[in-house]
Amino acid sequence: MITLFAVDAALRAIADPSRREILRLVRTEELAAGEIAAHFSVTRPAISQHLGVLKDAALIQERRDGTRRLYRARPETLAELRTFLEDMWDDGLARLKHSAEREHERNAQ
Amino acid sequence: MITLFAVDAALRAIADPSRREILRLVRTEELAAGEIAAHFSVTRPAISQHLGVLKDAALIQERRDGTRRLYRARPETLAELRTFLEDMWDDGLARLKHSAEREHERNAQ
DNA sequence: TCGCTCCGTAAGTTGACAGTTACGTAAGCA
DNA sequence: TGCTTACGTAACTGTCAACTTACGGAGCGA
Repeated sequence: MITLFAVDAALRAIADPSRREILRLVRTEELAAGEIAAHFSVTRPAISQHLGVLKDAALIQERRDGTRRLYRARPETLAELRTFLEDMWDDGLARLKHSAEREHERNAQ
Repeated sequence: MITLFAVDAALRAIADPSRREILRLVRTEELAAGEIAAHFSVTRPAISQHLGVLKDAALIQERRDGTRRLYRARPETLAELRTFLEDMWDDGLARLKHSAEREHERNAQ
């Protein structure tokens, strides 16, 4: 179960376009801070701060390798975020309706 | 297809807890601006500004009834937001699977 | 140890944003 | 017409967040 605090942090983190782009970059491969910064026009410290925000929101995790710090995404957290948005939006009836439609789609072959 | 601008506006709108609460309030029932403001401790103009942000992000829609302005949620936009997050997160294989299902849905009519 | 690379942190500036009070406007009614 | 209700908008203030430059520290090879 995700806490409300964590949802708030994750949503605020995702609200920034640069941080969304960072997430996209480290989604499939682990990248060093410098490699990530190279994709952006802003300075390296700025990216470092973005990485800190993403890490605090548990959207990425850090691993050290010599002088480098490698980052990769944590899919669990965004999955929890999606669940939160669904729970915020769907009430019991709508969720039933939603599942029913999905079922219908599958049967419509 | 949702534009990148709209996604950005919607994500920034949802990043605020008060606006998320407003969305929750008008999710199932249409409410007047004053009724919405009554649920909060901040002043009515503050809520009016939040309503403006949500309206610009297409997350709610407004209807006038005499001197009152009634608001209700637009589920389509949050649905598109969820799709965007899924597309941002899913790897190539999952995205392929997703597109295939969409294609299938269109053909299934 | 010296020097280089890779990176985070400190400090300061600027702009955006949430909140306030004060005011304006449209609708309905006596 | 005048009064009231139900709003939005303007103007201002304080706070926060996204940058910048400058600096410091950890790791590694010569």
